[in-house]
Amino acid sequence: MFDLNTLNPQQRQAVTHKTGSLLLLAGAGSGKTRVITCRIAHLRQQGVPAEQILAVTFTNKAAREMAERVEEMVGRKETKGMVIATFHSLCLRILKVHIDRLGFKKNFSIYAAADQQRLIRDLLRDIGVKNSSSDADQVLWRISAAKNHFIAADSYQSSDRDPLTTLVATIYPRYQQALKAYNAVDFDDLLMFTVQLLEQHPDLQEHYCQRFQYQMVDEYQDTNLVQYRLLKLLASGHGNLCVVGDDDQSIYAFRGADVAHILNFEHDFPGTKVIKLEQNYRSSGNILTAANAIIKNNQQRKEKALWTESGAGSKIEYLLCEDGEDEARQVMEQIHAEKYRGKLAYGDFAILYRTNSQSRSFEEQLRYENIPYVLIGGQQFFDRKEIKDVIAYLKVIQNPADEVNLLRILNYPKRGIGTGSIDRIIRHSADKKISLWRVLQQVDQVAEVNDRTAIACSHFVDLIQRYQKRFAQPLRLQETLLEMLTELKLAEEIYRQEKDPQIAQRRVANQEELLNSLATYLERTPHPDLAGFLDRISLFDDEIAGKNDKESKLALDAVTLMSLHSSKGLEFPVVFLVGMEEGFLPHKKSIYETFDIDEERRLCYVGITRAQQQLFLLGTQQRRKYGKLEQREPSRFLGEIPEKLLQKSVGEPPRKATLEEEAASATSFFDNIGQMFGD
DNA sequence: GGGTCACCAGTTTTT
DNA sequence: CTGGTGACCC
Repeated sequence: MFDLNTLNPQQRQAVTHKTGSLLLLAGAGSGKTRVITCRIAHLRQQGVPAEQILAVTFTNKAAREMAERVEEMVGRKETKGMVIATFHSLCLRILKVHIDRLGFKKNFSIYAAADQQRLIRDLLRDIGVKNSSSDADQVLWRISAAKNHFIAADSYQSSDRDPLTTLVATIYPRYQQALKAYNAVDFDDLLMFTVQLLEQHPDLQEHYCQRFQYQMVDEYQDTNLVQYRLLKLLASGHGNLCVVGDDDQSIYAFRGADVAHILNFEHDFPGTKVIKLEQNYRSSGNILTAANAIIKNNQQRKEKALWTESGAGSKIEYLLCEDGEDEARQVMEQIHAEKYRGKLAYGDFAILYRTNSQSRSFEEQLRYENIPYVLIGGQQFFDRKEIKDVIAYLKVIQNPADEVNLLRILNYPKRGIGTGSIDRIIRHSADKKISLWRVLQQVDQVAEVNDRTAIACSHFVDLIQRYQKRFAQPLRLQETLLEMLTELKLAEEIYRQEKDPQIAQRRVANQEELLNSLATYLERTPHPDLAGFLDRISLFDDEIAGKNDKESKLALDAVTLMSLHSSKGLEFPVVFLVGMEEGFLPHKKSIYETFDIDEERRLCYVGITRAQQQLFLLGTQQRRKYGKLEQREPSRFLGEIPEKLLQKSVGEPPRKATLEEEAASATSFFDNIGQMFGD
């Protein structure tokens, strides 16, 4: 239950909007999630059946939170049949039912970055490209960009000017063919294929339009062309589409997101009602004034200004540090001081940076000071080799056509199928146009493979088939996984390979963690099966991923470290926005290559608006980069903040510098500040 | 099959 | 300076 009277007038208007298109321009911290969840609850109370409601988000976390909050409001029973999902999981649901219409089998696999990379690398090697590792990433990147722009493999144009484009034009079609042969799709395919499916099959489009009479989309400013087309397809007819977003927080252009979608929404959906949420419930006045001052320098935007009923609060502190190490030390000092002064916990602090590599100096310092911290991003649980190995087994058991993973495990752990034999098997498979799995099943017919290897292969086939049967029993999933790990002797293999016993132990523990993930999955899934578990893993459901398991999250009081991108949607009492320097924010590439300073400004805006009570901006005068000392300039965005909001201070002068150098650097600093603020 | 060495590249990345 | 990779050699 909820009370409409606890909402402000704009929020109330949005919540009670029933039919037709609605554009909700929701500034940072304006209670956007609350409005969406209340609107869903309200629709239910108005008698809209749960199964007619669809809410789409970008992250699992957002979807989960939304679902939880709706459940709290209307009760679990009332949400049955409602779909609150990410774009990717929505598309996966649709494809699970209809993908046969696109020529795939229903047990298809989802290829994540590692699988894609391996496949691309193999394809590059096939056409004789040497240094395939770095090229693979670039090719993959371009294929992803093409898919986000809805460019299919056969219509990708090669170019005389750019060799990479030519390479992509060659690889992209082969890549799609391989995926199809392996009965696999990648992330971008999930979306692109769903759009194709609905476009080519009007009966399906009709079906889903009817099914989802009331649709809501969060973070609409981040939609790419494919997502946009999907939404248009789903909303056609009734047009009951409510999109929520903030053009000022559009920070995923590099992933194909296009702010134009939110800017043109009123035009795309005539008769759209527009509501702006500008009252901010998160940050103190000075922080909002600074954020507004910065963002108004962007030209292409919907005019809006955040305001708050709370007071001005503390000034924003700008700390100019000597170097990277000094920057980290200053943050520690402030954490100690603020923690004491404000009775805060470690969990109330966040350190935000532009690039993940910036986290290191802070991690070192936090460890040195024994301050607990969590690093968001970076190496993911499922990226670890020992985890990928187990998942490769599960994927092959689910879909033996998946050759990337089949090759990964064929001789791991070692079972006497050497690289030479594998080459011969692959060649045979290619020559005779028989799938690898089939070749392995009838390996005795391959003359080039000796008897001992043939026996090893048939043992392998037998192993996979045995586990296919065992994993088909949903009630025994956990036991079966444990049995498999034991039978494969993966732990022994790890201890044998890894010299450091402590590291080996941790890697084995990671594999055991996968069992916990499976347990979590079993607990919260009505009809669990192996395919479902793999899907959840593939879609990065971090609840299943185990690293966010509830106990550790609640028990751990820790400073958060993350990139500005990952910080969107979150809030912290105290925020340190570090690396406020030209080259980091705005990033060098945006200055010299993409020329999109506005996007960097939005990124800066996102960072600033994460802070509730206190905001620290930090930058350095010099920084070690790739081993070389570099002079740094303060970020241009600092100059866009009204000076009266800022409290500036300079860190320690260089310890080894002479007095003259000290004097010189101090003078130049004040000169710089003077110029920046036009004194 | 495993270990060492030289070479290269280094923005963000919700899924 | 780092981490990751491929080539090469035993």
